Amino acid sequence: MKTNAPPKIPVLAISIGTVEGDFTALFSSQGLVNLLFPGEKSRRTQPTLKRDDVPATWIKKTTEAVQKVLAGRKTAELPPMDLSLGTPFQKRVWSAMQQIPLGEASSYGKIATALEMPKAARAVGAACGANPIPLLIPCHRVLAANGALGGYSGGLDWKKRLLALEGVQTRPNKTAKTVFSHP
DNA sequence: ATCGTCATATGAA
DNA sequence: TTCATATGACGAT
Repeated sequence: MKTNAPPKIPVLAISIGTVEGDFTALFSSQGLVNLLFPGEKSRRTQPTLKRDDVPATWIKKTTEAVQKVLAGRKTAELPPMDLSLGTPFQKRVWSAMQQIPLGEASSYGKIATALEMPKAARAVGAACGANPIPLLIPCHRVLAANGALGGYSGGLDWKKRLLALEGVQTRPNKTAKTVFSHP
């Protein structure tokens, strides 16, 4: 066979209201599949699940987690996340990102090194861009090696704002190095 | 300091 | 296989 068909999976779309606008959470029967910024639209999913197919606790945990991140506070408990659409490598990167503490920033190269693939910084960046659950999987805490913002699927404005919320200072100039907020 | 170029891993077409 | 990436290191200017 040449290619696999587009892996459209059945989901339920839930709107999550926040002070920053309405996010959209997509749940499969296995957990949270995708989190979309206000105004973003999903693809690769099929809205065929019913409300009864998704436990209310998942929605509650997701809502609380999103709102805590937007408030710059630690997330208490995350909902189950369905990352089955990711490749093994992507799952490892996403897992590593979840270990970055609030208030700190890592880099694509550091994560690559943590995965024992010191040359795979660029691949890590690509995996970050494929992160289906921003905020809860804190890809915004990953900067370039020189402290530059790098990129962000939801837009650099979001990345900058999220980091500021967590007390991570970034310089407007590209020549700057990463600065941490901690004393 | 800024720019161009190359090396390198992964994934989609 | 070819092309595109949310990189990083190096050398020339």
